[in-house]
Amino acid sequence: VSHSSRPPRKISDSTVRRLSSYLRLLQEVDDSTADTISSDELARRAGTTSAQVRKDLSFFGSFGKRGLGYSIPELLSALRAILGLTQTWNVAVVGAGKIGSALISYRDFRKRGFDVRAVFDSDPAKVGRPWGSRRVLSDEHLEEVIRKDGIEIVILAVPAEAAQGMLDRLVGAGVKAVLNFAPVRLSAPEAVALRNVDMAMELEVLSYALSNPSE
Amino acid sequence: VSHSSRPPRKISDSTVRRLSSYLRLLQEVDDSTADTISSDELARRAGTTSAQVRKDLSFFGSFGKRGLGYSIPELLSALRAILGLTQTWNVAVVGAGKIGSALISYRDFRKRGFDVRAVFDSDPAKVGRPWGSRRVLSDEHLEEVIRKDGIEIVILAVPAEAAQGMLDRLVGAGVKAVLNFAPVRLSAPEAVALRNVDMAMELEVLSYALSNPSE
DNA sequence: ATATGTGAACATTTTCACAGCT
DNA sequence: AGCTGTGAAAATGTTCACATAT
Repeated sequence: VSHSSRPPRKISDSTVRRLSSYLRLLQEVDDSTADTISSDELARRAGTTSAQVRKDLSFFGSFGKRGLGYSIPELLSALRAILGLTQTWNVAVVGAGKIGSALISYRDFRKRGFDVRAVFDSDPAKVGRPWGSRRVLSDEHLEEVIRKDGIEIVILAVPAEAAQGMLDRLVGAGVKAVLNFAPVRLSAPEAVALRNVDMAMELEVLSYALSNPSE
Repeated sequence: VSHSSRPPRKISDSTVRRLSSYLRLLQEVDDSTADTISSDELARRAGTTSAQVRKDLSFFGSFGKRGLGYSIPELLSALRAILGLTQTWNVAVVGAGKIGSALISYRDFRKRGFDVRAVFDSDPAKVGRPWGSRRVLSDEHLEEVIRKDGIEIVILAVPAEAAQGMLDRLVGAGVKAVLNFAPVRLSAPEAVALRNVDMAMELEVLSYALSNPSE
């Protein structure tokens, strides 16, 4: 009995991240081996505890069968529904520098339901450059293309100085979700989902760990 | 009166990340404007609260002056000491694909005390390729170069299937800190600091947010 | 007057432990 | 017997509020 993806309270970030990792793990499971998986097994693979797995899922419904575990296909589709992955999302990359260019062709994105449909840059030297069967667009056309192509998520990979200005334009154009790679704190309206990937910060956390062993 | 960087208890990940963000913000502050900064001002810029700033710092010592705030140069050097950034760390990038290549020349790394000294790949087509004044090395020489160059931190940017095998080699060669970009859960001994950057997961968190507005 | 440092209160997240299905 | 779903307990993280110092 599974009441698929009921509207929940307020779900923590860490829960959502774990749900994403459960989904990835299940997609990798050799489904010829078993049709079903226990919270214990899933926890082992995800590096967490079985109670955590069950609690995370319980916020959204009852997807398992007592005494048996979770049907892998059912859990897969439940997780996809929860995470909003029953649709393909239209993505644009803004900034065709080193990192932006690397992300454009990141195969994992498409594989997991994110379709990069446009790439923008403000540098005339980069505008017109081919990628796949398309070309890098001038950011003059940002608002227009975002509307025309129905861009829902933007990967922001511009220099730190340009990031806030560009974010403001994106918000103005109606973008509701941004993944920012620039090492600055950005501000956006409440209604806009904004996440940051800060690689220098990650290295600094490693530096801290190296400097303070065994803690 | 500042008892610089006393050895602390167990510091949470979020505290370390905030300390890193305080450091970055202070480095950007125009120090001609003011010599001193309050927890309130720092919090405003970091997107947190003044109590949080003071608590984070208090785990390591007393760096401020009551009634005045924190001396910017003193707080800068305290944060650098806490985060282990008084030294330059020797970094290697393993995997010279799109993402690895983008990271090699990420200017922020060097600016913040991380020196990329070697790049490895297992693909003969990539080995020998120039980057800066150096060349991509074959991973045959991994262990040897790691020891010779004193590599302390590795940025792992190989395909998911190769990541665990490569991590095992890195650990064998004595590497104690790894930043993993492959979308797999890796396992390493306790003593090894391992962090993951999973861009598809970040997009899935955005997908969740888009699908569940205003929560 | 102003702003830190911190114990205590509060909030959130994780773990425990067990009743309830299959 | 086996494994889920979930309240209750424990642990962890954040905010309050104020004594303390300049």
